[in-house]
Amino acid sequence: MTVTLADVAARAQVSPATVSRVLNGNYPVAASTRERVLRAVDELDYVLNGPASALAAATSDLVGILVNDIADPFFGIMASAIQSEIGGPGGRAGGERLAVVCNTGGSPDRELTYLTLLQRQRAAAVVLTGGAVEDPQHQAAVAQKLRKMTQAGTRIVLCGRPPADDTGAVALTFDNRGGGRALTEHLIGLGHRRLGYIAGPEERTTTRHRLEGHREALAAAGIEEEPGWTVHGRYDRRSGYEATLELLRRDPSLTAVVAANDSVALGACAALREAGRRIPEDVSVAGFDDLPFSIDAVPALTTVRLPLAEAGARAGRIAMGREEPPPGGLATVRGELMVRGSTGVPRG
Amino acid sequence: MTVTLADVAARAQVSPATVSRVLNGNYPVAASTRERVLRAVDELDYVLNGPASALAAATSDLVGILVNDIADPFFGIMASAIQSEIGGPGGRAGGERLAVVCNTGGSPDRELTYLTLLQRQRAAAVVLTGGAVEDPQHQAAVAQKLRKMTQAGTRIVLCGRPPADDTGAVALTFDNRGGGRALTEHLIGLGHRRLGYIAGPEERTTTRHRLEGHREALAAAGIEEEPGWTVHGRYDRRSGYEATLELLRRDPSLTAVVAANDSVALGACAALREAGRRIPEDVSVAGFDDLPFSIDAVPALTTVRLPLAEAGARAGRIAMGREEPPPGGLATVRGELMVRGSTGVPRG
DNA sequence: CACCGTGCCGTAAGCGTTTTCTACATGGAG
DNA sequence: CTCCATGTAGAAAACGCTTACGGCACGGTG
Repeated sequence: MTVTLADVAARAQVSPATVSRVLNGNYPVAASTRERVLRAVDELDYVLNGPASALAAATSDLVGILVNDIADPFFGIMASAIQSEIGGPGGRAGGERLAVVCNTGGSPDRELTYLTLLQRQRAAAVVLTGGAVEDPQHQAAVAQKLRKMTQAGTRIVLCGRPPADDTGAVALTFDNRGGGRALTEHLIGLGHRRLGYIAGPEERTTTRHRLEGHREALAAAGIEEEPGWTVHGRYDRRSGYEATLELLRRDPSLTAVVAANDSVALGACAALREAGRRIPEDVSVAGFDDLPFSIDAVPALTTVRLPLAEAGARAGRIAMGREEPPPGGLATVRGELMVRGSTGVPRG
Repeated sequence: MTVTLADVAARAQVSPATVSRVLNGNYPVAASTRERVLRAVDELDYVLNGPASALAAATSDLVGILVNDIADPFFGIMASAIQSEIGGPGGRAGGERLAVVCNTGGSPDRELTYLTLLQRQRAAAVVLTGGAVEDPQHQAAVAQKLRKMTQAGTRIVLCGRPPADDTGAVALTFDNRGGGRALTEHLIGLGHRRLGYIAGPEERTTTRHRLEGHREALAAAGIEEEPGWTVHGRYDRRSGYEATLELLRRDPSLTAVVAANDSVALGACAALREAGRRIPEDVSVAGFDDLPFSIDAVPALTTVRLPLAEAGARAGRIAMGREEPPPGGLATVRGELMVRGSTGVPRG
């Protein structure tokens, strides 16, 4: 039916072993023989049977990248960077590695399922991106799975995710707390005293860290947060829009709104504008991440730039064993405050 | 070393065959036996060896999704919809299917490589999204590969891509031409006579079709396009920014700029604003795709909404054999003109 | 009571590679 | 001229699963 290695061998008048060797290029083969084999491969246009190969070699060319939301450029940018480091030549069987991204949709169950699937496929490595869910039970399940996988020789790296202790996974985490703090300090420095905060989903580490940074800044400035100044939502613009309406209802005197990320900030801008508030004259708005579109907002968004592509590339290289993991298996990646037009001095 | 099916069988006091059967659930097994097996699986926490399974069964649980640019929400939204239809239970071995997205970066070579990799893995299906590259040689190579894969039983569906005749692939194409035409007709209807056009990369089908639609509208209105009114670029905002500057240099009297997509349109807006042109009073701007952020532009972008998620979901279902392919293996999906604030009546 | 269909389950033959071990030349050193 | 290192290639044993085939109980039918 389909052409196999044996067919190629027959045609090239060599043994299957030899064909395998030229394909894998990990064993000396005479140039003339190699050429004969290659020609046969071509003529029959043979394609290696991946599963068979993986079975025999006890490892595959698969590398997984887990993301929370593939439609969100935040993850897209990271995934793209990771993939470009991971893909390309260097796989087994003279081939490329198959770098694939899996969309968990932020669901812990799907995350675990994908991990199992990747484990089942004997993936060579997997990179997990984005914040983790804080449910202890789920975290334990993930940690256990990660431990199993690293023990089985799968390299695991966390990109933009808190470390998972004792699992053998190396982590590149974003300094969300520091970024959140810098943003709010900036606003306080401008003179704001009444700041609304639109947080992400309650159960995510990213959400908590950014919020904690915000509150640290408030505390440091001696500002007491009033109840109702913080609203939880999702990481999309729609959520930002709705949360802002709620914030306005709760306290119309807010002079600044800090958003969980740039998309949320955009939704906030839309809501504020509809409510007749000018930005930044009446209300300042700040985002997080500095995604490409945030510079096109009018006014351009003040935000914290996260080096998504750089971190992703580094994570990819570490996953491929092409770069040393950071000492202790943990590195913190800082963001950079980008001050733009959406924040300004409050009136009065 | 790692626990195998045989270990589970031993522990459950049954034969390997029985274990396989309860795992695959495709053969009657007594309830009591099944439970015993399941318990053993749990106690040993056994994970199936995917490659071995795929080898024996001559097919895998893998489903591939090819995208041109994973960092672009256009693809992210489609991929997300496809993946949510494809993933989930229904795979072999009582498990989920592994739906993975592969980022070609728009490179024909990488596209082919990924196809080969997926073929090698004996993928159950693959969905290709986004426009194709027009190079005849590359198209032939892709067509040949697709043909091979469909013959081998892999279901192939093209989503937002022109059909590939004679390959057995089913296609859901977007009516880019119609959308482009509608957009320009709208502008002409408003009174515009001097329209700049920022096209995508020259070699992509999507680019050509949108441009042809634009020109059809011009021709139908008896407007003769002047040389220099069309600039080619990439599908990102940076490119839109630069192309607009070029357009302005070539012909400052343009009253409208039609962009290849929304990101490009955003870049165009930025350039126009910097050049001191108001939108839409001085220059109207139109985009394409209606990505989420385009409604947040100020003014909101007039554009053509493509039902990305719907088309993706349908493609996913077809790939899974859960929905009948359209008659003739080809369906055209139309866009919808969304008139918003970025287009208006020209001055004078 | 004999017989056969039915429901479960075990046996064993693959599936297509990789890789260890062995074997055969060949050529240079002693 | 002998011997051994070296370079190259073949034989065959895994790798862990699926599944066709056969067999054994069991219970219902003739």
